[in-house]
Amino acid sequence: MPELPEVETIRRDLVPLLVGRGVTRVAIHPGGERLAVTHSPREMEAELAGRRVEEIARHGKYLLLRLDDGRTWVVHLRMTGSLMHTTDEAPAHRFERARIDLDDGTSLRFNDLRKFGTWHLVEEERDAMPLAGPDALSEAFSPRWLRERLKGRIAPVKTLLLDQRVAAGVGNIYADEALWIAKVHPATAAGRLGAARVNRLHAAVLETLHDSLGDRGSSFSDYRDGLGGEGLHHVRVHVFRRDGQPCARCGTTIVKTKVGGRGTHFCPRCQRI
DNA sequence: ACTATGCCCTGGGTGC
DNA sequence: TGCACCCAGGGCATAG
Repeated sequence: MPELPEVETIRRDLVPLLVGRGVTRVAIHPGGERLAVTHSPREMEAELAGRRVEEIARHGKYLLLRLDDGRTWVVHLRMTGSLMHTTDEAPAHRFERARIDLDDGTSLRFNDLRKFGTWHLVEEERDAMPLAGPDALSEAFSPRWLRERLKGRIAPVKTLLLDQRVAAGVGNIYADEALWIAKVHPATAAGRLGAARVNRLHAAVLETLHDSLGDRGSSFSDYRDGLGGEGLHHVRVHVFRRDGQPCARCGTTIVKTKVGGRGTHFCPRCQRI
């Protein structure tokens, strides 16, 4: 499940391999029909062929490939998608849904077990991610912004951390990690948190995202970087999928519950409502 | 305006 | 060994 650190790692991997390169051919395979949101599969293939990638940016979990015709190819990997650079001849992965051939004889493969991934080809990037709030690593995601978004809300604080309008790029792994770092119970009604605790939570979000980025992300299951490699951060997490194991701070057994319908891991001693 | 639920999709794990 | 069932969850649509 690629979240901000994973998508940013892919972006950094792909920049030197893709920027300035031309797309010679795109093939969306049978079974990948739902991938192209803004166009039919055949239209998407035709529109992308012949374009040149000028820049690769990111907003939250969206990859933004800016093209030479002024449009942006917006890629979202959802839970199981990956985008990896390889040679032209490399055999297709079991779950390859599309391939993009480049003008230097290399190719990009879009693999996606569960077929939730999306491609938009748009003039205006906002149209592909209309609900996205500030990127969690941008200045716009400030302590004040977070305080304003949580103020008066009775929803669990974790639910709001996962809301991309609040902090684009935070997903289930880093929401749990940030809450542990800040010593906040995930089910706390968001509006009941005082300014000091929200500020602490804001700092914890940045800390966990930067930590993971330094490890090239977490590979709990399907995540692979832009070259097909795994991240390293999953062995360094504090709570995510560590239920039954001791808390690194106090030794209490980490528990797993559901908050807002999502699997949630926390330390019942360090994180109290 | 906010909150809760369901949908999409398929492999892996569990229990009988 | 085989089979039915549940779980994983990002983003969006819909209902309350």
